Amino acid sequence: MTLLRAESLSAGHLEVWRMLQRAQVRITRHLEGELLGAHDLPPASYDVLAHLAGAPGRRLRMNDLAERVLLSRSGLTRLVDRLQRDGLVMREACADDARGLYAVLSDRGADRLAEATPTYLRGVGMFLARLDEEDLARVPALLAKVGDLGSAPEPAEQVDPLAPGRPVPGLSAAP
Amino acid sequence: MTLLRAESLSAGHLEVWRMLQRAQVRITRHLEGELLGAHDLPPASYDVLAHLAGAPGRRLRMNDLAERVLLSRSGLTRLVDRLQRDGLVMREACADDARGLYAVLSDRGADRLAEATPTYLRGVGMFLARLDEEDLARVPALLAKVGDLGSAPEPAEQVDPLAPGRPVPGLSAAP
DNA sequence: AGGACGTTGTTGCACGGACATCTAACAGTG
DNA sequence: CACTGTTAGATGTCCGTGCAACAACGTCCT
Repeated sequence: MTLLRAESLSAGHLEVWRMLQRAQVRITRHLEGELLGAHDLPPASYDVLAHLAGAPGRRLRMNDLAERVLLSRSGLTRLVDRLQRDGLVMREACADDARGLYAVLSDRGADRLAEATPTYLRGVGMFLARLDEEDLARVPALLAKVGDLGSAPEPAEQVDPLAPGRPVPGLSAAP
Repeated sequence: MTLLRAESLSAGHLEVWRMLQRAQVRITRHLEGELLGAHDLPPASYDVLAHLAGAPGRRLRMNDLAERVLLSRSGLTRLVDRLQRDGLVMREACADDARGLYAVLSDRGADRLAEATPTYLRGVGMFLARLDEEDLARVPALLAKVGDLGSAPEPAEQVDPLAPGRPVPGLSAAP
């Protein structure tokens, strides 16, 4: 019995997954340090401000915003609470839907965003600058394959879970 | 004045960063649901068990382990507390270093890992199966560029932070 | 020996996020 | 119109994580 049974899930896939985690965590950590240190602004807050700034009328429905910044609705509620407390955003009622709320970027919020953006870009660039033009052409297509659909193409054939004494799938062994 | 001043940090880089975040979050969320639902095992715990299983003697120093599973030492301390409470790992003193501790995979831990591994692989595969052989050959090199070194190749030239009324760098605009 | 300094692992603390639950407001039905 | 179901946000509560501080040990130097 082979360790890997089909092409559907090779060691390569797991390798990619591990690297993806590492990359994301490292960039996030670095970015958090920089943003927090230089502007007292957590990355999640930056994301909110940035998305608002990019939205028409500098406003977004809470629900929309939550989806875009990859946060639960409750999580966004608290986050916007903080941002509102600091005067970076405000909440405004929605005309056509009485239960709807807009999170609106304030002028102070826009200023803070403008201040922090160079730091943000520098932080991201520190890692991603190594990608050349050619890479930039390829990667989005790849990541789109990975991140866009959670639906199963096929049930993905199994792998022999643990051969005794053998390294576990999903890991580079330490021999 | 152009929006992007140098090639060092283009909109493409930010696009990649966004997609990287999305991919990682989506996979993680899905995986967490599956692992938790089917085996009552958080992803972080799975990671620890898997790394231990792949290590010689099924054991790893706490510090080593923390680095590998991308956790702070304190975070790992608590996590191993839980795993030990559930009998999945045990702590053993280190012979040659009196302050060292090994986290050791127990038999129960190995069993749980074996049970959960198919779920884990299926969960990852559900997203990554879309990558073909050719992709698998390319991606690791790309992610290595991104995730391996946090040191700056160069200070990464700046970007014009915010043109008024324009979408913020780092975002796909909503026109 | 004996200190200065770094390392290893644990703890107090606070923060941030998710889940479940709640209320208010829509939308559709009889 | 009441009746049912769904959606938008806000809260109570719990849990996991990181940071700073700490104790114990190791290392190196003089």
